Amino acid sequence: MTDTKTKILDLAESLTQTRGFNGFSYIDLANEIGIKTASIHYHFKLKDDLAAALVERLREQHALGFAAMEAANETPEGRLQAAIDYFKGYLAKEEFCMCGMMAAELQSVSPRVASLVKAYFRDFEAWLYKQFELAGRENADELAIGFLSTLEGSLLIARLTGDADVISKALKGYLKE
Amino acid sequence: MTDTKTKILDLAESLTQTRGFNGFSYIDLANEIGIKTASIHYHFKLKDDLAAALVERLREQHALGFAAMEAANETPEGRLQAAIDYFKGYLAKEEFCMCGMMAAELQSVSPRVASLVKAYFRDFEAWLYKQFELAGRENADELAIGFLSTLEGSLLIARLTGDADVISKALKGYLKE
DNA sequence: CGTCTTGCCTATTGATATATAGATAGTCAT
DNA sequence: ATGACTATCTATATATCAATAGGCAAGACG
Repeated sequence: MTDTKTKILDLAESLTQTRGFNGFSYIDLANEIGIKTASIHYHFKLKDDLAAALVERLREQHALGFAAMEAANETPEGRLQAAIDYFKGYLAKEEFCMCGMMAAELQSVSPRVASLVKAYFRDFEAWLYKQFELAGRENADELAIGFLSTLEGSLLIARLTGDADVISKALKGYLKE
Repeated sequence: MTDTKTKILDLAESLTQTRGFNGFSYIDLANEIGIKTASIHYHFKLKDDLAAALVERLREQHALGFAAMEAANETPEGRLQAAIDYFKGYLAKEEFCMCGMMAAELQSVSPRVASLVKAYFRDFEAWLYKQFELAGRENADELAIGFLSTLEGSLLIARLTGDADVISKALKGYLKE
């Protein structure tokens, strides 16, 4: 059995990905998990604390995920494809990228959370840059920022239209030189 | 003087672009405009009616905007650049694309609004496809979906980091063959 | 044993949300 | 100028929000 705190984080993450961080309440979490809202306040005193914990946890998971993608794939191209497949996993659950969502809702989150979200994207971009460098591609800088932008944007549109091919089509140019 | 209904739409649009559609209330609108919340209910009985009106209005504005971009620019490349500049206008006001925002918050909007947002992106993609076709580019299909995805994603990240160059860098590959 | 901590509970607060009802003043057409 | 419509108001209903206070049981640890 996963503990209550993890259940709260898991559900809050999923709801942020589908409705946005302002699109759910402690009552939604409590009802679904089968506890009371006050119990959520025990674990996360303020809703902002929950937001910060969500982004921090995802950053840690990504740091592990990046290392795992490098271990599991010989080539940079294979690793980039693994990142694409990871985002397609969101699509399968009709979820957007959680940090992309918070980036969209930027002016409604605290400065503290905003800076954590920035750090998430900084990490992601740095990892992509490294892969394009390893692949010997020129302008790894532009390729990394383009790949990241297209990944976020194509997930947004693919989820809206329900068409998984959108992601592959939008990113095709980045995988073959 | 702009009428009250237009003031409501203008402010609601801007707030949706910065905080998300769930990130503001009728009270925010009323206080800023200097009316009472009940007056907003007179114009838009349900908040969902406001959402629908926002998307419908933006779609109409875009239809006019697309025609204007074609009239003002000889080449398809010039028109695509005009579309990029249009999105950079959002960035200057620290706003995201309103329909991109609603697409992110997808599961919290009504089916009616979701289908209007889909129509917005269908229109946009069709116009981009036409420009890539006119430019004689192969795979206009993939270019249109890639361009649109990258436009949305790069605006999201540029606004987060405050770096306007992100948009230019991410889209560079689409303007030169 | 007894004290402290953890994790959850019941109960409630104060603020805020969307939405409705009913009144009022101004506008406009016939 | 009578009647219908527009636009706004006050007031209130109803619901929900995040957040707090205080208590209780189970286990950890001296």
